[in-house]
Amino acid sequence: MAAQMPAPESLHALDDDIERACQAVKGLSHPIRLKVLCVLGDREMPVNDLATACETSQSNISQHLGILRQCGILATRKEANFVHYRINDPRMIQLMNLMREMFCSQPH
Amino acid sequence: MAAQMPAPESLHALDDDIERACQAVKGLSHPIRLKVLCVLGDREMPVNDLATACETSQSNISQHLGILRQCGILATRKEANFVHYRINDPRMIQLMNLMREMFCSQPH
DNA sequence: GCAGTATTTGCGCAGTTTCTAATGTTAGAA
DNA sequence: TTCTAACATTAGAAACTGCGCAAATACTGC
Repeated sequence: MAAQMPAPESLHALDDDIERACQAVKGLSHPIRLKVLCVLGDREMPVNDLATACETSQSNISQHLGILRQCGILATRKEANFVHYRINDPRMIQLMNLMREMFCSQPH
Repeated sequence: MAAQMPAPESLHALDDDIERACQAVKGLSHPIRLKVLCVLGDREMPVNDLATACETSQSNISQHLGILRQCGILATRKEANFVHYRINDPRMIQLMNLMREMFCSQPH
């Protein structure tokens, strides 16, 4: 009986996991950042293209990209003086596809 | 060619979708609410059990449950004077499983 | 009516997020 | 070297809003 109880450490580990997940979710909780991930999909894009797609300023998109990078959601690749952004984890792409199914009224 | 361009309305629809998705994501962005969904999984539970599991007061959990219900994430079933909460959309359970894979260090 | 359960509301506080504007940095072209 | 384009960073002020507590209100079964 008691042997089946999870050890206290694993419970705390769970809370840590939740905290980390919460940080990632907060990273997603802005329309522009959500749109960035939608627009990106499995492609990669330079900053200016993302700014245009999201209809915002370069400084603004750069800040949002910074947040997504800090969360570990986005990765970058430099090429000349362009920085290309892409979604880091394939599971995050899966997650976005799932959200697309859940919230997009029309197929995209 | 021009016929393949999406109609302007559909672009606005996309932004509306993103806005709705953003609301849902904001609904998830609190450790307690995330934990509620983790604890629930595909089961259902009365309010008091959730309060205990999340180590918070009954009034507090009720407010968080209210938020999750408003987002359309949770549904309720009344039985006597208990209210049982469950995750509404099976795809949300999928999404939680995906997040578990992404953020949980140990299997649960 | 009473006891147990759940929801709602008001409040106050803090804390955060967000955007703009200005400046800094880096790389390539001329 | 100098200029320009691409991107990052900083600062600062406004706005937002989310959070938890406590009290009042509803609902249910006995």
